[in-house]
Amino acid sequence: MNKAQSEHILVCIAWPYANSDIHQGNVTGSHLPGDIYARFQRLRGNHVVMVSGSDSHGTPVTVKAEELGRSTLETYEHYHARFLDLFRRLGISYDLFTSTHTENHFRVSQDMFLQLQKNGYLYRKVTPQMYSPEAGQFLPDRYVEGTCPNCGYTGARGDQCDNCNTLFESAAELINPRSKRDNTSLVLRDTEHFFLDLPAIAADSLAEWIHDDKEHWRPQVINFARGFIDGGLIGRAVTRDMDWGIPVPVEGFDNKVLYVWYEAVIGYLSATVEWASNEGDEDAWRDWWQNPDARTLYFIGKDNIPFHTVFWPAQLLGARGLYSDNPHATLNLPTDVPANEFMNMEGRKISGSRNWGVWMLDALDRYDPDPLRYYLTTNMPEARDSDWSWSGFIERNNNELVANWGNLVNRVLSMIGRYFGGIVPEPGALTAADEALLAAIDDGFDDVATFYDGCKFRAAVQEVLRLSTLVNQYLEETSPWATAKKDPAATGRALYVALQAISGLHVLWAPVLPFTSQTVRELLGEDGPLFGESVVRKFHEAARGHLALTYDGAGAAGRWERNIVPAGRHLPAPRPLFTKLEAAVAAEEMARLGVGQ
RNA sequence: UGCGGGGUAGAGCAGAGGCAGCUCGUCGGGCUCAUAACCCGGAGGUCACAGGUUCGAAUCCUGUCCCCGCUACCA
Repeated sequence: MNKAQSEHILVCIAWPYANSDIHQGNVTGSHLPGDIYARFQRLRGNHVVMVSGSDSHGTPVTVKAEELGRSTLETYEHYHARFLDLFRRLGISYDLFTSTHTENHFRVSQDMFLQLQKNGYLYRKVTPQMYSPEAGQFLPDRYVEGTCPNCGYTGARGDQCDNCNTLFESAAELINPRSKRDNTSLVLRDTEHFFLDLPAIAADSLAEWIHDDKEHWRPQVINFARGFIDGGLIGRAVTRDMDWGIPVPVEGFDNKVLYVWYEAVIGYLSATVEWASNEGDEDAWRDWWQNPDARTLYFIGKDNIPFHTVFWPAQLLGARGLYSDNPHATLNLPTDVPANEFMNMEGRKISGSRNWGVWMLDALDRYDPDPLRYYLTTNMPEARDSDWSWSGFIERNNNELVANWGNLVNRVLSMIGRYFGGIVPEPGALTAADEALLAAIDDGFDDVATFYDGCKFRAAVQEVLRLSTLVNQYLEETSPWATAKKDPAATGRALYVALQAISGLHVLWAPVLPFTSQTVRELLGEDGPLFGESVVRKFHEAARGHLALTYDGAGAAGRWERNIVPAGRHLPAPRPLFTKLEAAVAAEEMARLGVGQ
C-alpha cells in the first residue's frame, strides 16, 4: 500500500527433521501460516525473505537411517528432496529452503559458538553419560532403557518411567541400564562438554528482553516464555558425543559435534546469509538481521516455543558482536513468535508410526493445492488444538470454495460472456448500491490486511468469504439476468460492478489461494503473474553441493489493491476454479487410513 | 508434581460485565445467471461443573473436572 515505507520482513519457519515425510500438521502449524504471511507482505510491497530448511543432523535422522539401512547422508537427502517437491507443489514460497548440512551453515554455527565463547557465555563441564561399550559410543537418554528405581518397572526409559510417571534427572538413576538398540548393557563414563550459560545471559539481557514490549504476542507464547525464564534457567549442553553433525571448533573435541537444538535454530541466520550469497549480494542479509526496523517472525508449533522464545534469543543476545564491528551489537531478536497449537486428525493425534495423518505429497496427487491450503487455513490451530476431518475438507471445498467464491466468479464471467460476448460492459453512472459494494470491498483491503498482518488467518478467510457473499447478495438484488432483455444498461452496470468486486476479492484471497487467484487474474485479462516462481536449484560449495528451493520474484505483478478491469476489454472464456468433491471421497480416504466404514 | 493454553448451537470458531454472535450443516421459502450453485427466513445453546462478587456474569473471584503442550540430553 504505502510503498515509500516498505519494510524488511524476515519470515522464519521451523526446520523439519529430514527423517520422515511432512503431514498436514506440519503444514498448518508452520509452513502454511508463514507462506500466507510472506505472500501478503510481498503483495503489500514489503521486502520479504522467507527461510527454512531441512534439519539434517541429530539422533532422529541417524535412527531413521539405521531403520532404512541407508547412510545418514542418503537419508537426509532423500527426505530433503521430497520436502522441496512438496513445497513447490503446495506453493510454500520459500526464498530459500536449504538444509543444515551446508558448509555455510557449519561456518555460521561455529562462528556463533566462538562468539559466545569470546563473550564468556560458554563453559566446560565434565558429566557422566551413558556409554555403550558394545557400540563404542555414548547414547542419548531416550535410547536408554532400564529398571525404574521407584517402582521396579523393567521397561523404564532414560528420561521417564512410563509405569509410575517418575521423571529422572539422568538415565544414571536407572537400575541395569541397557541400550534400546541392541539391548546390551551400558556403563557410565565421564565426558566433557560445552554448556551455554543461560543464567548469565538471562541476568545480562534475556530477562529484560522477554518483559519488554511483548503485548502483541499470543498469550500462550509470552506467558510460557516469561514463566520459563523467570522460573530460573540452568546451563545447557551445546555439544554432544556423536559423529554426525557440525564439528566443535575447539581443539580436543574431535569426536563431538554441536548439539542439534543449538545449531538448528542458527539456520535462520545462516539461511539468510546463504540467500544473500545466492542473490549475488553477500551483505544483503544485514538488512534483515542488523536493521533495527526489520521485522522477524517465527512460525512454529507449540512444542517448539522454548527453543524460539528462550534459547534462540539467548544465543543471539549471548553472541553480541557477531559479524559486526560493534562488540555490543545484537542481531535482531524475534519480533513475534506466532506459535500454533496442534492439529489432530479425525479426533486422534497425528502419528507417523501408526500412519495416522495426511501425507501432503501423497494428497497432492489427488487434490489441488488451494483446497488443501484453504481447509488447513480455516482449521489452523491458532488458539487451541484443531482437527482435520476428511468430511470437513469436502464440505469446506464444496460449500465455500465451489459454491460461494468459485461460483461467484463463474456466474459473473459466464453472464458477461453470454450477454456481452465476453467484453467488459460500459457501466454508465454507478448507483448508491454499486458504490456501497465497491466501498465494502475496498474497506476489505484494510480490514483483511489487519488480520493477515496480525497472523489471524482464520479471521482473514472468514472476512473475505463474507465479502464474497456480499457480492452474491448484490447479484441477487440487481438480478442482471432478469434485466438483460429490457434494460441491458442495468445488466451491464451490475456485471461491471460485480467484476470489479471480483478483481478486488481475488487479491484478498491470494495469500491463501495463490494458484486459483492467479487463474482469476488471467480470467480478468490481467498481464503478469501475481507472485514469483518457486524453483529448485542445485548449489555448489567447496566440497559438496545441495538442492534448495528458491523464489524468483522478478516477474511478480500482484499488488495489495483493487485493480480496475476496464470496460471494453475482451475476457478469455471462463473455466471453473474449483472441483466439487463427492461425499464418497471421505470414505475412500478413511479406507486408505485403514478405517473400515 | 509444577508451568502454560483451552473447554460457547450437530461441526468449526468469535465474543472478555449489559437482550448469546459468525461460517458450515439442518428445516422452510424464493430465484434460475451460475459447478443442484445463489438469496431470504426459521429451528437449534443451563456459554465444562459448583459456589461467590454485582442491579446485571461466557465475561470478574474461588474451587473442581476434562483435553493439549512443556517439565530442560527429540528442534
